[in-house]
Amino acid sequence: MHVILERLGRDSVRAVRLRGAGDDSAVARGARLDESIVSAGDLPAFVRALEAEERPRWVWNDTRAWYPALLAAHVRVERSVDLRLCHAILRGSTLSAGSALATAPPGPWDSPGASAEGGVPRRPEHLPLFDLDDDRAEPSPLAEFLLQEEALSASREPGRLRLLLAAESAGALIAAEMHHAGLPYSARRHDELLAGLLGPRPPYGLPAVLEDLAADIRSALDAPDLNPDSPPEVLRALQRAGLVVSSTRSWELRRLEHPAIDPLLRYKKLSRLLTANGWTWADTWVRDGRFRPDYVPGGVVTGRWATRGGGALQLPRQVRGAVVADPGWKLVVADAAQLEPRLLAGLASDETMAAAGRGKDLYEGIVATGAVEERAHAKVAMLGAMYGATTGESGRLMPRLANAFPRAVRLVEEAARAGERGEIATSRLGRSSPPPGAAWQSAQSAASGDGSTAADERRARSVSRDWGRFTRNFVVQASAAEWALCWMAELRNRLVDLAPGTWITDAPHLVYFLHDEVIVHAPAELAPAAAAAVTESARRAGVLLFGSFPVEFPVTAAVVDSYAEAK
DNA sequence: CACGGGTGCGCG
DNA sequence: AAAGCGCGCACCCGTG
Repeated sequence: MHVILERLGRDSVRAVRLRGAGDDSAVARGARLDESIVSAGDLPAFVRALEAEERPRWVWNDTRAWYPALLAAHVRVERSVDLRLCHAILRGSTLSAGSALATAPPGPWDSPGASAEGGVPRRPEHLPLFDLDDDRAEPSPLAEFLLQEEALSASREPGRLRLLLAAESAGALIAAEMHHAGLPYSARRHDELLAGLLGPRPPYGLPAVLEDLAADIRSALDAPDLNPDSPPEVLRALQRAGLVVSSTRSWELRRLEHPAIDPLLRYKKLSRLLTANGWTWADTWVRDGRFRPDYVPGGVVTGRWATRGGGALQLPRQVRGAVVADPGWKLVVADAAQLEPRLLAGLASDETMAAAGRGKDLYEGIVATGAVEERAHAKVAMLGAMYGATTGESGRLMPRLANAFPRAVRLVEEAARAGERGEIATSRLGRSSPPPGAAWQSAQSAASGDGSTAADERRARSVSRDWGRFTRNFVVQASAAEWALCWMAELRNRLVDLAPGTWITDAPHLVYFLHDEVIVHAPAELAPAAAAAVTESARRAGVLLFGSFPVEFPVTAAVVDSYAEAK
C-alpha cells in the first residue's frame, strides 16, 4: 500500500491511501482507496499507527521536508518514495526516455529549489514540518506519483528502475536518520589530537606550531613579511631563492631541495587541518558528542551523496581518532574492498575478472593471472582503465589489462567513445549521465563549421575526450553508488531486526556513509551480529544488481572503539 | 564590501 | 599538465 502525503495550507495534511503494490495496475489507474485529513500536530501519531498496521510506502515530495520532524517525534518509517529524487532519475534515464514525465517541459519538480543542488538550508537543526513562509502552490504529489508509475510501467527495464528508485528513496531516509542519530564524536579527543599536532588552542591568532613553522619558512627564504598562506607570495619567494618551480602544490615542492621546503610542507599540512577541521569546525559541527553533517542524497551527478556544510565526506585521517563509540557500545567500521573494479566485472559480465576477485583481494587476483607483476600495478592499471588514463605508468599498464580482461576494458572504452560522440551513459539500474553542455556543443560546431582552424579542431577533440572520460567513469561510479545504496538499505532493515521494538538510537544503527564505507554504532553485545549483517547485506546488494552472475563483494567489517583503529 | 574565479588539498 | 573520475571547503586576490 502507498500513502501519499500532501500538505494543505498551514496546519493540515491530506493522506491518500492507494491499495496495490508498486507494479499493480490499480495504482497506475489511480484507484483511490480513501483519504484522510490530519492536522500537522497529529501527523506523527497517524504515521506511527499506520506504520505499525500496514507498513505502507510513504510517498512525499521531499524526505527532508517530512522525515526530520517525524524522527524528532520518534516515528520511524520503513519505506518511502521521495518524489523529488525519483523524478530527477526518471527525467534523465534512457530507460524511461519516451514517457510523459520525461518529455514534458520543465515543471515545478525540475525547479532549482526542487533539485538536489539547491534549496538546502545550510544548517537545518530542526526543519519545521512545513515551511510556513512558502505560499507557492505545491505541485500535486499524487499526480506526480501516477506519472512516475506510468513511466515505470512503460520502461524497458521496469525492475531495474524500480529498484533504483526504492534504493534512492531509502537513501534519503537513511540520510535523515543518520543526521538524527549523529556520528559519535568526542570534542575532547578532537581537541587532544589538535593540541598534539598544532599546540594548544590559542585565544587568538595561529597556534604555536604553525607560528614557529611560519618563522622558519620566512627565515629560510629571507622573506620577513612572507604570508605562507598566499601561494603567489610563496611562489615568488621560492623563485627568488633560485628554485625552479611553477606552483606551490605539495607534490611539486616535495621534489625540491631547500631548507624552506620541509617547514613549508609541514605548514601547509597543518594549516589545512586547522582551517578545515580545527577547533572552529568542531565548535560549529559537534554538539553533545555528535557530529551532524547535512548529507545530500543524490547530490552528485553519478548518484553519490554530497554533503553541504561540515565536510562530512572529507573527514581527514588525522582526526578519525575522535570518532569514538559511546561507553558500552562499539563501532562497526566496514569498507567494500575494490568496489569499483568488482562492479566493472559485473557490468561487463567479465567472468575472468570476477574469478580473479573470488575469495581474495581482486588486485592480488589480477597479479595471479600474470597480467601484471605486482598489486600496486594492478591497482593503478585498473584506476587508469576506469578514469581514462592515457599516459604515465597507468597508461602504460592499461594494454596488459585489456589483454587479460577484454570484456571489462571494452565496456569502459565503449562508454568513453559514446561520451566523445556526445551520447549518454547509463548505469546498471538506470541512472543516466547528463547530456554534454553548451561548451561541448559550441566546441564541436566551431570545429565542424566553415573556416574552422586547427586550433578549433584540437579544442573540439580535447573537449570531446574530456567528456568521454566522464562517461567512462560515470557507468562505474554511478553503478557503484547504486550498489552502495542497496547495501545500506538492506543493512538498515537487518539492523532494525537485531533489536526489535527499540528506537533507532537504542538499536544498532548507521551513523556514517562514505561512498564505499559505512559505520554502524551498536551496543557492544550486538556488534558481532551487526558486523555479520554488514557482510550479508553486501552479498545481497551484489545479487540485486547482478543476479546470479558470480561476482563477489567482500567487505571488511572491524568492531572497534575508534574509527582510527579500523584499517 | 560582496562576489566569484583560481588555487590547493581533504575524501572516495 | 601529476596521469585520470567525482566531490566540498577555505583561503587569496582581482573585480565591480
